[in-house]
Amino acid sequence: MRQFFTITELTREFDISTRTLRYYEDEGMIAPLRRGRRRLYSISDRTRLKLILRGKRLGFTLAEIREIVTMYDAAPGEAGQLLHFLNKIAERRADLLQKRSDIEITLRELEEVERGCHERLGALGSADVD
Amino acid sequence: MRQFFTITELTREFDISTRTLRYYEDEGMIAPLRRGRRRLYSISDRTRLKLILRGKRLGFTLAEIREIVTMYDAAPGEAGQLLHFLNKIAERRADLLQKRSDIEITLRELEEVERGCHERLGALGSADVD
DNA sequence: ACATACTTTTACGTAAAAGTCAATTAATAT
DNA sequence: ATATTAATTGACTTTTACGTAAAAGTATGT
Repeated sequence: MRQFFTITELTREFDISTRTLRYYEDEGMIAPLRRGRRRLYSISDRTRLKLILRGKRLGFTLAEIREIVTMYDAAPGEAGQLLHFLNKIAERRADLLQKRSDIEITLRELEEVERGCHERLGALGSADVD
Repeated sequence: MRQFFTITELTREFDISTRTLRYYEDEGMIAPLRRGRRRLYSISDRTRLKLILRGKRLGFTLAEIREIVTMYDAAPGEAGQLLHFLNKIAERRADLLQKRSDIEITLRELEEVERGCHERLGALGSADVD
């Protein structure tokens, strides 16, 4: 894998706009290097971006995502901070578990609806099947 | 369980504002009865609301939620529509499966971060444990 | 040197999902 | 009867997460 990526390479790979990438930078989510004025995204920038997009898919706000992403690269050194950190983690986990349970329920409900559809289709189809 | 709920009862139960409930009504997501000008929410209104809030927690937009919620109470009668319907369901399911996988990954990552925190805490704590 | 294709910054616009405020109206308590 | 409380409508505002357009810089091929 390459060392660096241009902005358009990333926009293509992840199907987002340059505006989005620059916005994330403005918001302090990613800080690519520059060659002259051009942005150069490192592999770890790319990884951060993946994290951000995953967060988005899960419906987290950028502020929430910032918190999560920040956790990954900076575990603080002081005990009090570490405890605070662990609390944040617990919060996020609770959030994720809630989401997961919501998903399970919804999947089951969709299955039911789907079964209903198939039954109806069957009833209709029995009139003229090949 | 009671037959009807007032708007404030629902705002309290679900920790949302009256503005939100009225907004959902404007958007055609819920249609409570009226006694005079006052809204009376039925049990099924309340159920719809739960569905909406679940959708929100999962990061779906109101438009997407409307699609989902609509599926629950109206399976169409015509074959073509039923197939179209099944497609919608498949889309939603794909979305949910993606989300679920994102969640699993994130949960595991959080666990790692947490382990790291505990290790550090342990290292600090060994200086002066009770 | 020149066209072409990217890229950058700056600035303003916008859609979704509410929040907030004001003016009324209706219901209830005293 | 009146004060208080709750609910309604309507208008305006705010926040988030970008979109879009303008104007100018930079790299590349020919």
